[in-house]
Amino acid sequence: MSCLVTLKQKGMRLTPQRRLIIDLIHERASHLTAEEIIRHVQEQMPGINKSTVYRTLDVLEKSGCVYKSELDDQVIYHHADDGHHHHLICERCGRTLECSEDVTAQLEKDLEEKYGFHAHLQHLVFGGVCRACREKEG
Amino acid sequence: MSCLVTLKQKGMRLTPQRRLIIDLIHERASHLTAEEIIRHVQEQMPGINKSTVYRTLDVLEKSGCVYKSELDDQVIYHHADDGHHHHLICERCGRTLECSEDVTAQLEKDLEEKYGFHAHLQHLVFGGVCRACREKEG
DNA sequence: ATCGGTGCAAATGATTTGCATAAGT
DNA sequence: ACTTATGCAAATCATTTGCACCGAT
Repeated sequence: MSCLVTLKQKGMRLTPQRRLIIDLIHERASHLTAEEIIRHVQEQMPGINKSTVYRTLDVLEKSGCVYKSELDDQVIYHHADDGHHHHLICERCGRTLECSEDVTAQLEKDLEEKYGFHAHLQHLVFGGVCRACREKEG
Repeated sequence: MSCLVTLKQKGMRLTPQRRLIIDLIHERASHLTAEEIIRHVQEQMPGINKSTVYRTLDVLEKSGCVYKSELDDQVIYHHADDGHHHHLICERCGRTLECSEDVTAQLEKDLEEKYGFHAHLQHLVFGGVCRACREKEG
């Protein structure tokens, strides 16, 4: 929850709306879409406006408190507290797995050595099929 | 250019509009955005409509002739002729490097072994900074 | 008291869709 | 001829913006 500090340091204000959005993102282990955030947040605070949510997500992303990623045409948000990691989204059941950033260490090194490319590999999102679904459906 | 065959096999028609779009995508080593495709194609054939371009790209993607990927909020298209590979997009100069799919072999294996996740790692797009830009600007 | 934040409503902009017509097979 | 593709215009839909007011510091 270091974002509260981060925001203050930058002279930004901690409004009830922002608290709510920050809390929601933190209590979710997995990611959320903007739409989901808007819906959940409006349940808690009926008057809250979409624009406020979008603006807050933007602020949080820009201050590094939240990651914004995308897979296919989905844009998703996730808190950035526990350092870098990646997401695995199952294309069959839609469930999400978090995975350690270690898995891309070799890739990062290879891109550097073979292509001279310094890749930014934080919070990637990979599509695929999870174990459970493969066991079920082959 | 196997897409011509692929289309016919599926009973789809080979119109001048489609030829033009297919040609354009093939003559580009790097990727193109929908907007770029629309612009270039309209230079060659002034009457051609956006919808036609979007519909064609969709058809080509669904028949596996073209890859659609995204980085940040950009959606990009690339022909699929020479098998799988990935893209490296430099966040400073905007240039694109293609890279072999080998670089993700280990990642694929790790995701499988450590997480039981069968990832689909075709034509990924990674952001970062290319060698030239790093030499220039540190 | 300031200056950043919010709500509202309207604007944007890329992509999609319905439909009548055109054209590939 | 038959059926898919195209052009056009309108619809969608998520996200953004301008502005007057509100409220955290």
